[in-house]
Amino acid sequence: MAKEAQTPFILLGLMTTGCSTGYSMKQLIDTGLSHFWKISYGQIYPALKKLTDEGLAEVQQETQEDKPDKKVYNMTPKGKKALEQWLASPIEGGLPVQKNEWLLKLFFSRHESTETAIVKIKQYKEQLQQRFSLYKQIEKMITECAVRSEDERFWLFTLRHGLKLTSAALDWCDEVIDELQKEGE
Amino acid sequence: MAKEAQTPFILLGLMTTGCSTGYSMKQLIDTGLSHFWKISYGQIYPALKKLTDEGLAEVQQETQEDKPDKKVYNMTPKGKKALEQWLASPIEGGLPVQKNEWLLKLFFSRHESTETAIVKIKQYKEQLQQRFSLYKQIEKMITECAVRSEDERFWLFTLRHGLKLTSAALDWCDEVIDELQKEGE
DNA sequence: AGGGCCATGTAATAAGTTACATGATTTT
DNA sequence: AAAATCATGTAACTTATTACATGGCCCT
Repeated sequence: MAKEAQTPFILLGLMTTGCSTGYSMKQLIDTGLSHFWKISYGQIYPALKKLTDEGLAEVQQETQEDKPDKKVYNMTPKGKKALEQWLASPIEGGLPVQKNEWLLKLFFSRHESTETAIVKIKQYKEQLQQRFSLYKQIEKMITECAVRSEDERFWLFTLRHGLKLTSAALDWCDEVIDELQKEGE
Repeated sequence: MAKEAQTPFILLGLMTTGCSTGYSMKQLIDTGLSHFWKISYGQIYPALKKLTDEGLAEVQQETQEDKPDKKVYNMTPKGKKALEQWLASPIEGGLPVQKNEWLLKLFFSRHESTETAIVKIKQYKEQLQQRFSLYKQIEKMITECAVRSEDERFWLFTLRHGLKLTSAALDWCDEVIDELQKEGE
């Protein structure tokens, strides 16, 4: 059985949040959904076209005076049904595996010096710190800016997931750096 | 710039741990590296062939009496060099993004009932618990079974990363279930 | 004049999954 | 006799990344 593609449903879902162009959908995914999703234009634009062809969404060309024209997408009743069906459908395939190049290299670290390993973990930590403050910023944006309150709750829930895991990873970095440095003495 | 493929280096790395056939490499990745990597035979066998063609590994057919024949791969000096270079090379592209279908659906949960959302998070929690105990088992295997001690340290480090993050996700589940249930009263 | 943001799209390539194909041996 | 494990491999397909292409507006 082929796993169902999720891209179209994300786009449908975003249409219900007042996000209506391919460009702004990418922007929202890169911020509000960045802790659990990513996407490229190469996926978005063909998917939007397909949704329209299948009658799950409608397009309207909108002329803007100060900015380039844009295509505004809206969900049709058929699209709404599809979204709800997708939400209700069970999640197959178990938990996702996060491929992590830092851990991969640490796994084989006996082929390098302890110092090099420590440097790498410190770099990893830095990246995690950046991510953490980014998430904090996004949290602020969601609570302060224009997000409809029905959505807000759930957006904050998922974001907290990201914050918690990042925080746990940061703890791990400190522990491991500590243990590796102790050895050197 | 195209991102460097990592599959060949994992396979080279595994050759240094006494793991020498495509079949056993897949097994090891599915256990010892499962918290940060996954792979299919469709990637492994072609990659092993390519490594041999490029002179980074050598093959020997080995006849077994009780089991089917197998191909034993060993790293060449050239392969060793490549592995070390890969280890020393900087990690580009920032942190990985873990696509998470559970969070994705929770993100759009205002289109379903609170009860349904709670059920989904409970399912997620169950999966995480299973994962947690699996990691605990693997930890036992690493400490008790035949892993060379130079490798053992680093394998346990990475595994603890998995345990920590899973544990953090479990905490998150409890918190969110709690908050959603409070609302219902 | 140059950089950055807004905006849409395609084509080539890479990466990864799944199903298929084969076949021996061991355990239940 | 069937199921599980050991063992290797390929072909078709899906998914995703990257680079390319275009072009206007705004700000400095």
